Amino acid sequence: MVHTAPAGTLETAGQPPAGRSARKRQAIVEAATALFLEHGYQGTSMDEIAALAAVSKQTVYKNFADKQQLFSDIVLGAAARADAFIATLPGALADAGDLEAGLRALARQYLAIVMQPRLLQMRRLIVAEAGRFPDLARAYYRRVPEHVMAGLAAQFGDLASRGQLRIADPAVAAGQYAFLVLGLPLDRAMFLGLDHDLSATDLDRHADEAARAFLAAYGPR
Amino acid sequence: MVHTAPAGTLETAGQPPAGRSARKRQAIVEAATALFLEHGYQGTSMDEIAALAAVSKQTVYKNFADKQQLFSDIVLGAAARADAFIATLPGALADAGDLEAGLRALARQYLAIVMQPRLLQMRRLIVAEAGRFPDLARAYYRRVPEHVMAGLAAQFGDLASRGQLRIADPAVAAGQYAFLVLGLPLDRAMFLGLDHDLSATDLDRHADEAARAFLAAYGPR
Amino acid sequence: MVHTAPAGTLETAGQPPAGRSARKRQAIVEAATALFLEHGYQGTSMDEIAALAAVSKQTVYKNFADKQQLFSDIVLGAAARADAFIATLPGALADAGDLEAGLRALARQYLAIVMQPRLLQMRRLIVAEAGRFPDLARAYYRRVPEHVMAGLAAQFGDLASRGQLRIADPAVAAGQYAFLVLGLPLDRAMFLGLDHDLSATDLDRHADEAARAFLAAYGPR
Amino acid sequence: MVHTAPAGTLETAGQPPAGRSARKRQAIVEAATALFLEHGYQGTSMDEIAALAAVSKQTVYKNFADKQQLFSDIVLGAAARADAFIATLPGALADAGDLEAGLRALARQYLAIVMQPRLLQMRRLIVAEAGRFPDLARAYYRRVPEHVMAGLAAQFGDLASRGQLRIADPAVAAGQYAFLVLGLPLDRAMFLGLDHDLSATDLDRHADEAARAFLAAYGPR
DNA sequence: CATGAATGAGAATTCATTCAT
DNA sequence: TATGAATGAATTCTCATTCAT
Repeated sequence: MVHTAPAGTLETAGQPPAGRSARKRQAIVEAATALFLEHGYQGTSMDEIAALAAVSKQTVYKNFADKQQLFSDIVLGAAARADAFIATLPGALADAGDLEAGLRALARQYLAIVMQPRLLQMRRLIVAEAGRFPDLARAYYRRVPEHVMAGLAAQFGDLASRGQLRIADPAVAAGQYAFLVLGLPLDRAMFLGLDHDLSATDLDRHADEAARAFLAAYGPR
Repeated sequence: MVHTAPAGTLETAGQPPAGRSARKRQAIVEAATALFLEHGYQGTSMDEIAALAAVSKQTVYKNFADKQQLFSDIVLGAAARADAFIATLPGALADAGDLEAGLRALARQYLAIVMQPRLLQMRRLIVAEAGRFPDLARAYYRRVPEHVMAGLAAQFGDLASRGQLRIADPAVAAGQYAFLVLGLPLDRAMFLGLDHDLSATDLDRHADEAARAFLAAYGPR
Repeated sequence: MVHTAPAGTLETAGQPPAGRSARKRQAIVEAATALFLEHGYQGTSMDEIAALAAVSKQTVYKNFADKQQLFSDIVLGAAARADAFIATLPGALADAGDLEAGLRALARQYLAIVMQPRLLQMRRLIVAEAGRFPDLARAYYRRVPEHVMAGLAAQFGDLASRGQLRIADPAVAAGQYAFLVLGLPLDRAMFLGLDHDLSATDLDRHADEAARAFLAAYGPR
Repeated sequence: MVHTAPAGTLETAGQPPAGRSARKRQAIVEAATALFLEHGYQGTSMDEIAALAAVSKQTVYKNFADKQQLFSDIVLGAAARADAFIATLPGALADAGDLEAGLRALARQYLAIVMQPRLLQMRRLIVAEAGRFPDLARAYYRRVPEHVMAGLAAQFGDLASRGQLRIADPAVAAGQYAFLVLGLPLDRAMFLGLDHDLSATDLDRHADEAARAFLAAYGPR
């Protein structure tokens, strides 16, 4: 979604025409992202974006049809990047030796990723603007949280079929695992902001408790 | 400032202690609530509020110092009303015959309350504006979701001390129960809006699964 | 200009109809005066006046056709009261034993009167609104400062004709005396406000210097 | 923010360092000055200023953060320009042949400068708004009238040390001279406006009388 | 007669977007 | 192509004055 020059492009020294353009576009996206995350959609003006990106307003409008487009591009870009992060998740389960250690490692990593300030702010921003941009919110939800839970469900299905977990409906179990892990800290962060967040060790402890409860419910025996 | 009815007037007991003035104030609150919930804080203008309340802008400003005050009053009023709802919760556990039935009934009722459109929208509104009104968001969080979880923790502590649940930390268990029940539907609703909500039966099924998993993790044996 | 009940009126105990009315009118005048002096004409709203006077806005409008009328009445009332103060001035010259003591006493008293906070604020208010109320400013100027200078001129004329002062044009001498005495402190007060005013002893010293200079210019020999 | 003319452009030396942008800014200042002087701060709207400057409201706000800033800039600019005028004053005393002629010439010039409509209006404006902008009023007072009097005091101190004037405290004498000259006409103008001003010849006569009285009080013998 | 509400407008300020240079 | 200006409307809030109760 974010335009960067194709891999092999040689930028002619002085004034790369495509390269300069792309760099400006990138600057706009970064400036707008920072401002949207901090002040929300309505709280951010195109003037501020242009100023922070150090480009003229025309340049902004040359690159993005209007404010909504710019916002959409940013959110969808964030979704794409979040996808990448998320793709690394299932590894946690596989890498660990035993099941309990795996569920715990997964829980810790999952929580740590979701609680990153950038991702938290983005989630809050999207929720805040879900009334104005319902399609965008839906798209993000499908691509990010729902996608993760689908991945979890697949893993849990595997483990169930191998007899390691006593799970009837892997999708249900995945949802329960996810919110055992994320529910409370996420909710707190949405209401209380990033400042009142739990420390990394608190988060780890919380993840451990979630993994333990999940295993108690679905583990062997 | 608030006009109470003259001594001899018969007013139906509970409701707003109406007088002409109080009725107008009430109309303003209702109009503003509807608009804030639908279009957010910035998306709602004082003009629209006055128009929907069928009241002059002056009357709005006589009753509420400014837009922020009006918003605060509405949110805190909602918190107070939510508190009342919530006070009815613990009954569900006590009324039911056995533990499993109790946890299930509680889960269903809890979820049904939290998923009421009005409450959902209010939650979304507060989260959306938490950046602009951090104190308000904090106050709401303390008065409503945190308050419920404290109630749950108390109940679970009782049950644990009576040997009915094997719970080490009731606060942790309460959080896990709460988000097993609410987590997924709440998150869906925040992103997808009220239109894509699950049906009442879906919600009940979801609550049952949550209760079952909780019991599997913390129940006797 | 200020309506008070005629001297001999007996107020019937409970609810004097005329008396209550007059008292309210007086309250309005006092409230409005305080507010106009502090915040200026445009900076004062009829709402504030009514609130400070503890009467309804209707009562204000029943007593004064509009805001301009109210303002006029207040300023002209102040002019009348200032006149009274000023009438006491010539005595200072007559009472003193010798000429120098008389000029000095007069200077001190003159300056002390004019530098009263209330009078200063009124002067500033009138000057500030002279653009909006030119007739009012003119009327005040005629009735107060010009009136004093006329009185001084008369006195100086007497003294000149009795050979005590060598004055060709008493009007000119009166103006010079007045501004030797008042000019600097008045100008300071207009710009710097009441807080930066000179102390009473500073003012006395200033008055003495003015009297001395005047005598040096116009005294015998 | 201020656009300076590109390198090769010929701009008539002294004036505003014009570019397209600077010319607009200048137009805004001129329009605002005229309106503030005529109708006061509160009596002038930003709309009127933009209209009279033939500029969009946006342009006004791009150049001046808000109405107060615009007002401050204008007043401080006037103070700076008044300073320049004032610097020419001491010359009057030096250029004249004898002392009496010098004091008279100085008085005439001083009075003529201070009674310029522009300066008079500015003084009235500042006094009128001294309640709202106390710092601005103070700054103006320090930079303009107080500054002149300090210059006079210096001159009088010189003359005293050379035995030409019998002055104990030059600062006191300077204040007295200033208000002998300016006091009455200035006060009249503040109350009566520019229309009722004295003619140039009247002013000269008044200045002459002031110089004469001053010399009578402080001159040799 | 007095209180609250309404009116109708106007002020400062901001914004997204589009011309003109 | 990029910069400042313009547009035109919207928003919050305030005010003087007048009805209606």
